Amino acid sequence: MKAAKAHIRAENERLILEAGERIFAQHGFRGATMQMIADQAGLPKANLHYYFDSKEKLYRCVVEKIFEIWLQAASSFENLDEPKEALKLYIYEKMKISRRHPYGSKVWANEVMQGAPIIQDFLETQLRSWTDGRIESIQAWIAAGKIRSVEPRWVMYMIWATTQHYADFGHQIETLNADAPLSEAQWEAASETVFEVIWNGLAPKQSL
Amino acid sequence: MKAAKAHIRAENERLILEAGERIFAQHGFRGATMQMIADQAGLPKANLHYYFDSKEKLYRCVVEKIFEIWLQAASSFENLDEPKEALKLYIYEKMKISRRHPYGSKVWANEVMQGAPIIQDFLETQLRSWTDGRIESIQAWIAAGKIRSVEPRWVMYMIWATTQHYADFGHQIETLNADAPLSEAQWEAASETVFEVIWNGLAPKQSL
DNA sequence: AACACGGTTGACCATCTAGTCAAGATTGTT
DNA sequence: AACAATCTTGACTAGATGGTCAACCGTGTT
Repeated sequence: MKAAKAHIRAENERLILEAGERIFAQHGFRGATMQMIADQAGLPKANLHYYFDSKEKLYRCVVEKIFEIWLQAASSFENLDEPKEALKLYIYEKMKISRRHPYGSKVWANEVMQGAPIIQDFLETQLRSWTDGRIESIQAWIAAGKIRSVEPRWVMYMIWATTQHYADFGHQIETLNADAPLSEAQWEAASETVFEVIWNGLAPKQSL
Repeated sequence: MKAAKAHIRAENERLILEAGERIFAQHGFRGATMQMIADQAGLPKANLHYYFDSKEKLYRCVVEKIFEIWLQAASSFENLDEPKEALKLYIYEKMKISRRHPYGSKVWANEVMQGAPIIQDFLETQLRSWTDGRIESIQAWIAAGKIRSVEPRWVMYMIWATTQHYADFGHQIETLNADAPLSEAQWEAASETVFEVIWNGLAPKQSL
């Protein structure tokens, strides 16, 4: 019995989280109303409160879900020793996330811009340790002479910024693209340019 | 008489706009309340409605003010033929704006992330024409063999993204910096790294 | 001193919204 | 069929909030 109805719960929670992601991204935490999310999910408002105690709890679930996806891209980064390949995979992966989960990226950006009132603990634990790990990789590349000597932090931020920009500022990019979403080819070209510029920017100078 | 009290008007409008910038950045449009802005400005709420008809009008003024500052950085870009110098000035200028006007940048980011409900016309007219002008400059550099052949748009977006990231995600950056704001030296180093990576990424390959 | 005009302000209102609740509908199990 | 657990939902409440307004203040002009 318990198991028998679990799929209803799972399905409705999925619907609500998806709707929440969209609405929170488009209106911010306060701007989003439970009624909007309910309409988007196709459920009565009271039903939302059956599955999620409060608006804040729902919001937190949305943000945490995004955080997971976001950190997943790390794995593509982790298993490669050659910086060129590692960076290429990571950048392409993050561009793909910007394309597939634009709403999630916006919710994250919103949360951080407001000082991370809800997920500050995540920043201080998970994000911090993940970042420290990445920084060590980059330092190893520098020590091995595989890339120029640069402060790893600024490089991480460049990658995050450039890739997430395509989600967070997607509307601006569309407006400057004659109000059309980027085509498959444009996404590919943008990804390639981001990677190429960063890679050429980091690669050791050719000895002359 | 009219002139005699004009300074009161000017001063109060300044106070309110400054407070609005801060509060809108920290809470988003809906999250910000007129009461918060009033408290921040040190004025009673009713006074805000005396100077600005509505919350939306005030918000629009805040966003427009930011847009002006933002476009100003263009001038540093405009008067130089050599891409290295032009890009260096532009990037440093944008980093300085991120440092000096972090709230403004966040309000802009917020507005664009929500689909630019208030300033869509700005995007379609001023931003579009400004961008087209910049793209032509970059194409001229490419034609002259001064930088690699890249799609100018993606380069513009990289610059915007990397520089504005330091304002919009300042809180995340501070958290990853042991909860300390970036020091003077760190700002300088970050600016230099952003410029160096982008410039080396764009510079023509050394012929071997 | 009287006046007028811009500026100030507390009290008020209509509306919106998160959250509650109790009654009712579904559904799997026995 | 009877049951119990889960899910559904319209109606309601308390509090917050944008905006209004009418009375009031300050100051320069006559």
